[in-house]
Amino acid sequence: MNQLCLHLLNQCKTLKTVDHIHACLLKTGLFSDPYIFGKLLHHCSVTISDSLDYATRLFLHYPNPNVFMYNTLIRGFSESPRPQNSITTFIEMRRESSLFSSVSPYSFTFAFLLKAAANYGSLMTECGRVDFSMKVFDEMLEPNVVAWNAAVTVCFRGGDLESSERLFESMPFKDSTSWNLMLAGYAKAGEMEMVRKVFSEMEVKDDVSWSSMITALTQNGCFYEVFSVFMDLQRLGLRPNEVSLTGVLSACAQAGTFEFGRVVHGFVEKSRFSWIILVNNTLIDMYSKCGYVAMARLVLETMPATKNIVSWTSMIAGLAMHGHGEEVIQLLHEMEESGIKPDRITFVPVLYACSHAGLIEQGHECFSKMKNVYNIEPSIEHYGCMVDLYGRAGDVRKAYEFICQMPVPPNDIIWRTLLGACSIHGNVELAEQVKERLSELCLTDSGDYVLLSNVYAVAGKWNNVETIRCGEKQNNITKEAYDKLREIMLKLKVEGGYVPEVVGSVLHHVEDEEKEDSVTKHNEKLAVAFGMAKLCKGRRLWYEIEVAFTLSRMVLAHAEITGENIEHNVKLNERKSWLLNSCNGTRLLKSNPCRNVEEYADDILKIIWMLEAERRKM
DNA sequence: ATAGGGTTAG
Repeated sequence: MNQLCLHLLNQCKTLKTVDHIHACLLKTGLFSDPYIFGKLLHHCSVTISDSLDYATRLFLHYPNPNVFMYNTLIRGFSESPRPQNSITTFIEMRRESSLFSSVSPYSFTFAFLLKAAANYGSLMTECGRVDFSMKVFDEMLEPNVVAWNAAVTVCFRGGDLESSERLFESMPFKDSTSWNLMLAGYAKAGEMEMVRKVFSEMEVKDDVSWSSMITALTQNGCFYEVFSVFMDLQRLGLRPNEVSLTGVLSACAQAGTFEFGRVVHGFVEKSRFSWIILVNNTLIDMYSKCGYVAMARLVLETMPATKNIVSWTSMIAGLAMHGHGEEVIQLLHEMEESGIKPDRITFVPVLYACSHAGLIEQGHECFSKMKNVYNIEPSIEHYGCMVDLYGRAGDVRKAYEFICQMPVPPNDIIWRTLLGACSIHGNVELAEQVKERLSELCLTDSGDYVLLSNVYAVAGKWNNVETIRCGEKQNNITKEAYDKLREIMLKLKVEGGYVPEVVGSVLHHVEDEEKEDSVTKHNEKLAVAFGMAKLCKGRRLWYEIEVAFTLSRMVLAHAEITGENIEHNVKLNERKSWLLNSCNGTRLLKSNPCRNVEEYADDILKIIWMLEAERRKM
């Protein structure tokens, strides 16, 4: 009878059927059996959704609930909208449990309380969370390894690295989880030397260890190490799990190593992982960022897993970064029709696409739809897109007014967007104002000088251009890149008759080489130049690998030149994939599967040229 | 007797 009831209970998927079993248990008298009741309570508070109230009522009517029952309810509350109830239940439990046996009930309780504290969010500060959790931990008589691990996690989450280390050292016993969470903790803190140390000192590496290591390296930008660890894993005959695959694909996306990503995709296709949504979503992102937006689309359309908001948003972002504005709008509609509501993240690439494709009306519509239909409060990024929308369309005044009425204070990115618009449309007066605002924020970078000098160049104010150029700080790396750039430009001019044109109207005024020089210093060109200067000459490599490596170098080179953070790198990454995917560019690179670096470099130059031509059209 | 801690995309 016991077994039958338990079996039936396990089959229950809704509150209604559970109620049926409840009645059955009452009739047979099994209801008072603590084991059976515990199972019933667990089912209502953990397994079935929306039945926590029911579980609470059951609990309140049960005389002398045992530790398991308390823990079960605490767990139920920890993942409910009111995690505070976990704490109050715990306080209740502690009052009662003093009567209980010597067995510490807290080893299980602790983990649930930790979850409750973590889900407390805005109601409890980070500090309060740590204090509370550690108080509970200290109360435990003989914490087991799980409790120790949870305590270490608490310290890491509170940002207290030293306490984590201290706890880890004083643990009477460590299991692989203990090591894994140290690795992840160091990774989150950016302590890569410690991450490597922990990984090498681990005696037993389970699949979480491997995937944590891969994730750690990916999150800290050590992409080539990701690939080598991934290959080590396979060399040892181990199977990667979905987290490792996601990490590797994310590294491919960020480093632009399409070649590696494609191999991983092949593996995914032939495995059970193609049913995992996480992996599919990362594939979409990888293909988009590597410039293969059609491949990304193919993944979206053929994935066996059910598409979620991330799948749609990744695809929209992919289309957006390649300038396919109309398709972005269309995909947004498809997404809405499929019953998935776009969120604040979705609208960033949507608005970005509108501004870049010049879809003024649609951009406007989307912005108000976001606010009025979906009740999403615009963030600084959304506002930034709108500034770009007006600015790019030539209405720099409107963009400026828009900034002034924003409910959030404008940051450097907003001002730089406007400065960019001024440089396209040649508004010297406003550009100088904006430059002033940037200086007030103390966030100017070398790119701002380039933009401002472009504004002057557009207006034909060559003396100002010169002043800025001289004031610009140049280190050895930038100098190296500038030298190479000069060489490239010369080559383009001599061999291709290329005249650098940044903006339409300037060109009439471009007369001598010096002036030309000052309007051609765009970051991505500098990065390409730097990457090429560093290329080992005369090597013969398969063209796609070469493309990938060079483009990755561009990202690194860009970071080295400007000392900028990863956000800028990602932006460069987007531009780079756009460059690669530009129809002519792709055809050019694919026309000759094998060539030496010198020839290949020529093609890069041609692509820069085409990129420039695209710019002119905008 | 029942459960718990560690890696996870846009």
